[in-house]
Amino acid sequence: MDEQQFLADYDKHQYDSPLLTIDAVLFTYHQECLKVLLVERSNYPERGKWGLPGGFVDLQRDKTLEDTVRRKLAEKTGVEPPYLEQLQSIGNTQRDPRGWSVTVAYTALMAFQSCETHVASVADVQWLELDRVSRMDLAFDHQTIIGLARERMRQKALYSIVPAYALPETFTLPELQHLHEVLIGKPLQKKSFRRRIEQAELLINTGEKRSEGGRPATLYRMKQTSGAYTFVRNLED
Amino acid sequence: MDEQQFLADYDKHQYDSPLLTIDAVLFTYHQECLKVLLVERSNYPERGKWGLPGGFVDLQRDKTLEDTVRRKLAEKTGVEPPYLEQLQSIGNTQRDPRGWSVTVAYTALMAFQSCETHVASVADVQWLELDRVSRMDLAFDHQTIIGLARERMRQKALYSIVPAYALPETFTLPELQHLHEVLIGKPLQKKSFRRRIEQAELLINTGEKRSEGGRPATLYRMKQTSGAYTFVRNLED
DNA sequence: TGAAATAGTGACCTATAGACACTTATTTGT
DNA sequence: ACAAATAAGTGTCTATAGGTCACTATTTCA
Repeated sequence: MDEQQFLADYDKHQYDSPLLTIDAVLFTYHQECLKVLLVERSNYPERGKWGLPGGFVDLQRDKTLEDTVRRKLAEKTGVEPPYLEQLQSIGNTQRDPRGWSVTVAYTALMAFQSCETHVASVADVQWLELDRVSRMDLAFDHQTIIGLARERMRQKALYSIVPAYALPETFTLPELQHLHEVLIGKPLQKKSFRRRIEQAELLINTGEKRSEGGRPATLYRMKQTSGAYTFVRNLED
Repeated sequence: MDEQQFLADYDKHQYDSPLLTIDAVLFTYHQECLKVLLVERSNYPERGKWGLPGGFVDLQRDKTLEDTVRRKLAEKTGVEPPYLEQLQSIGNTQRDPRGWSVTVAYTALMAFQSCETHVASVADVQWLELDRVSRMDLAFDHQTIIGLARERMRQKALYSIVPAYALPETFTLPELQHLHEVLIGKPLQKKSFRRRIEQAELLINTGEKRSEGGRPATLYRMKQTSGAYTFVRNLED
């Protein structure tokens, strides 16, 4: 095959490619419960249904897939999330009524407060409680994707402190523990939890305290050592 | 936006999508070393270089991304691999000279023997020793992808017996241990290794033995309990 | 037949996580 | 002002998993 032939085939191939999108499952923790950011679809297909923030790669503006996700999330929340991780790609003929379609799904975490006003100002974007979401009829296979993201975060809660990215900049250990308990779905031993956190050496004692009707809890901040957020095992996890 | 408008936009979007491919890092273990299946590219771009098996989704034949990978691997090896796992998607403007391009990469494992004759009969397909491969100039970012796949397998070797899929149907524990040692890059304690294997209860003693100039080793077979291949922690890992 | 080679086990030691009672520091109620 | 309630944080015992290494077992080969 010569170069000319290749170029002809290349155009053909590109035209026959599956539809490619990205989707993001953005979690946060607010008022003792896990929430996920959803968008009411204004376009066909699935118009009117709620779905994950996401969309097409902008070939001019985006240099990487992560750029696309960050751009899409910034459009909806006003800021870029402090934690972003690729989850999985899903591609088949069934997930989209238009036929063959591939999505690269991401999981992201951010503090509720850091986008509260922006989200409140936009009508079609909302934080929804995860338990309620699981009973909703979402667009495409977004329910499945949220399930995958949740399971991934459950694993993170067992062996890392990644979930802390869903909290505000400073937070207490009882707060973080409760978030982990919500993710894992069962109570944790206070002592064991704190031992793990301590050994990981990823939190900094801010010196400040916060009281809630009992002994005040110490406020911590994450040591931002680019990516060293897992305890024992890395892998993505 | 009405449905007609959408359809117009849809075509536009599809045309402007990044080029989408799949790639597979297929490992095996033969003669005490790790090997990876590579293909000599017969087409532009990167014609003449060696690269990972993979290619475009066939919108007619494939129903899922996994179908695409299985089809591509079967074309090169004659059989479908017993272990296949999605690794990661990589998409940016740099990885392909043609511009924006996305690949969904998979990791696969299979026994050397199960495709030995097929591979030997095809000129442009070859098992190459991993250490040699790392010094080769491969097509696109395939060197990076192989690195990611290798690291993933290293993690698997620490906490699972997934690497056993790179061995023939029956194998001995010393054999499996050596494979794990090659993946991890350092020797393992015989006793600890065997304890883990035993506790996992994923291997069946075939009753047969195989001798190699000493006490004969027991031959084992994998219990194929769809996906229950990890020890303690699941998730990918 | 005994030495070398390889497979497999016994037994002790250490590190880590679970369990849970205890101490500490604050708020609330009288 | 002081006791009770409430929530944070610690001390310590126990269970379990994994590291270490010497020992036993079964084969081949000279």
